[in-house]
Amino acid sequence: MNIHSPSLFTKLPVMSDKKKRILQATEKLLAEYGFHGISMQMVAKEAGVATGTIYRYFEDKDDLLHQLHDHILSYVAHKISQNISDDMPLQQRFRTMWLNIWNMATEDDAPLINRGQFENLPRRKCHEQRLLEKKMFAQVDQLFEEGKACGLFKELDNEILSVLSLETSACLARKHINGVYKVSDADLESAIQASWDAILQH
Amino acid sequence: MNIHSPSLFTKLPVMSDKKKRILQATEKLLAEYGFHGISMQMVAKEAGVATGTIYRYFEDKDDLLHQLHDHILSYVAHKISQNISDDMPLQQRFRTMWLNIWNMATEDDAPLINRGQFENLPRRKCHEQRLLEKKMFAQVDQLFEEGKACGLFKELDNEILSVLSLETSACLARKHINGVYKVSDADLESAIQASWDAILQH
Amino acid sequence: MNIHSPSLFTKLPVMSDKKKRILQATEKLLAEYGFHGISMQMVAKEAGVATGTIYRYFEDKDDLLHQLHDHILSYVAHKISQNISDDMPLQQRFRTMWLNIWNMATEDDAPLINRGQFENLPRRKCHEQRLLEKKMFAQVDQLFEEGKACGLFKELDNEILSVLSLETSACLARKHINGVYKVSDADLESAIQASWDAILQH
Amino acid sequence: MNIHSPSLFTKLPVMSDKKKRILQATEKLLAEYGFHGISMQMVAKEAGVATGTIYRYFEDKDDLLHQLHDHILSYVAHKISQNISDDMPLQQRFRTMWLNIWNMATEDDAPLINRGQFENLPRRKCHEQRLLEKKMFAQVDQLFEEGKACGLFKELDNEILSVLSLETSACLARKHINGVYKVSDADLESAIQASWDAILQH
DNA sequence: AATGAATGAGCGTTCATTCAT
DNA sequence: AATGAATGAACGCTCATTCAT
Repeated sequence: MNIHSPSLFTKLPVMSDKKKRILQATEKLLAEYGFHGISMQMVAKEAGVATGTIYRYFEDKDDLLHQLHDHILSYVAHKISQNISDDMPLQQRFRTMWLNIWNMATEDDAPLINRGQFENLPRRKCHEQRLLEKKMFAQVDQLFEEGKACGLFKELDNEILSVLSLETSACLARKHINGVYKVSDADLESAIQASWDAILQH
Repeated sequence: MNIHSPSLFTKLPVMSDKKKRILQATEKLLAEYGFHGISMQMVAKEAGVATGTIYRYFEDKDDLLHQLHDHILSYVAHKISQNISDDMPLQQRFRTMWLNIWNMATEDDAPLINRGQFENLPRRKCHEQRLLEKKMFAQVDQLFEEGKACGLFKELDNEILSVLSLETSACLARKHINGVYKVSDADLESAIQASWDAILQH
Repeated sequence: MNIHSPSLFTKLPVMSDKKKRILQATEKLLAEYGFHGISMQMVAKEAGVATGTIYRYFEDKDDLLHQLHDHILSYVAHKISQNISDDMPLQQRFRTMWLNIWNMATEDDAPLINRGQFENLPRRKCHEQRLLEKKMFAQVDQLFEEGKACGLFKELDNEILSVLSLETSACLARKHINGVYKVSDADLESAIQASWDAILQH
Repeated sequence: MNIHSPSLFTKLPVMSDKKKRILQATEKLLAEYGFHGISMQMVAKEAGVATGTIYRYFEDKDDLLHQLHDHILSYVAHKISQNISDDMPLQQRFRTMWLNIWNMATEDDAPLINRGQFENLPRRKCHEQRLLEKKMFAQVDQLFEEGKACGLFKELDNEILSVLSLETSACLARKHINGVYKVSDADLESAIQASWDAILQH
């Protein structure tokens, strides 16, 4: 199998230009002003459309935020799977994913996730949503399945393995960004190793 | 040293009845409707006081949320340190703390923490705040320090050790409560062991 | 030079219908309830628009009152200069202005000035504002300058001459309207003569 | 007859200490923060009494302001009549009154009048109020009556004479204080003379 | 399809007034 | 008589949503 391609984004070209601009504007404003600080008027202005136009593409504000959540989620899934191929050794794949998460949360081009605003976005609770997420993070699932199959990983559900190892990356990045605690490069390596230790069969 | 006593709450009896009711109402509503869904009028109604009364005890909405944050934080610190004494073996202390977090997040009397709304409460960024938090989680720090001193734990900052091991408990509990993934008793034991593995010197 | 034309009002036709209605409503309510008795809701209701609509045309309540002040000021300047031409004898010009003020304050279509609420409207203190006022009352200034030039009037600053002679008209009108004292036609003639005496070189 | 004595204030000693403190506090705050900026709570705090206490002495806020109006009015009447005795020549009496008004409005000890806040105080419109005012300004009336009796002044009602001559002092002082126009000492003398000219039989 | 003026319910907050103590 | 905590209506203002164009 090859390096993961952004197939999740194939729906994007179908998306009208205006709709994309609205979503991007929302993301930018959310990162800049936080959840409280944005209004539909602001989004419209930033996107360069009329207020009413937003309602052609989104049912209401909640829907806009829902769709932004999905939009970002697919971006995240894409980013996590970057530079991963099936023939890489398990630990290297793990390390790459861990750093993908760290970099994404730490870099400037994903300002929303940095600020912890993403978690606050209203999520649809429905079943399809869960299935979608499952599909998006197929690469992660595959990693865990393979690790368990060869007796390397603990025999736990992927959800739990994910919390034990990868969630740590996001959690640490959040603290790093918030300024709560500055993580050095050496810290980073140790944290990756420790996350690996957590899921390893000892 | 003895079992941790709820000394952090000695200020609570001094707190006026009304103020406590307002804080509790806010917590409940926050859990129910989330950060963006509550208004001062709702809080007042839920607390059974007049709108203006809130402003007798809190400067403004931000102050109310700040104080709620502090209030919950001290509750959390208290809960985490429950049933911990210095002469318990390290692993037992760790296990107890891990479960303290799990139970707290899982039980009904701490509805806010369950929903992950707590993290998003506005925090005061000042230095004193950080010191206070440090003091509150003294038991956690002591555990990590002792573990490192006897060569049992990895030589990492307590903040990182905390993310690697205890944060896992909260994260898992959140998913459990949200219905994202149901954690069985066996899962729980495995997760505790895995969290322990994460910080252990291998 | 010809009779003063209402050139100051050329901007009015440009003004949106809603904005004009809001200003008129504000003026009416100000006259009826005074400065402290009006709310934005009342203005909206009186103007027949929604509350939010006011904020489309005015930044905030202060801005509304400022603009009303300017609006009325230009109306006053216009009214004062009515039926004045440069070739009229000085005393006739004075008499006309004096009566212009009296009539304006006494008639029904300028309810605000009647009640002395106008003076208390918040004013912008900036320099441009002062220049604007100067320009608006050019006719008044010209009268005083000519009077001084030909040795008829006392050698005093126009501001003082204005207080001594024309302010009297406004002051008397205010008392007349307030019912404090009813001014007869004979009184009026005497008052005009006395105002004239005040600035005359004796 | 002797120098005017503060007979109008004989009711003051009867006034309770608390009531006086409340009135003084109100005056001070009115001068400092203007009409908009004071609340009953502020008045109570400034006066050093409980909020509820105000309502023992004043029916409501309107009543407090009414009574303050009366209080200040009697102060003004007292000030105007200062240093006036019946045997002084008319013009000297006039000049003294004119300057009494000017000084009062210009000095620091009557901060309220300076700011034009006094005029805005709600006034009772009733007949008794008018009689009271009449009585308070007896000295002014007497001046005008004597002037008319000896053929010196124009045969006009005292109200009109007052507007023509003394009101000028207040009006000028207002502009002086507001910074609209700075009045020099020479201006002052000229203005007094002009005010005198206004009411004089020519 | 797109606009943006208009809407009005609802926000956070204030404050004149009351009343149990 | 005096207190001050409590009240809740009303404030200035915002903003998600609608609809005539």
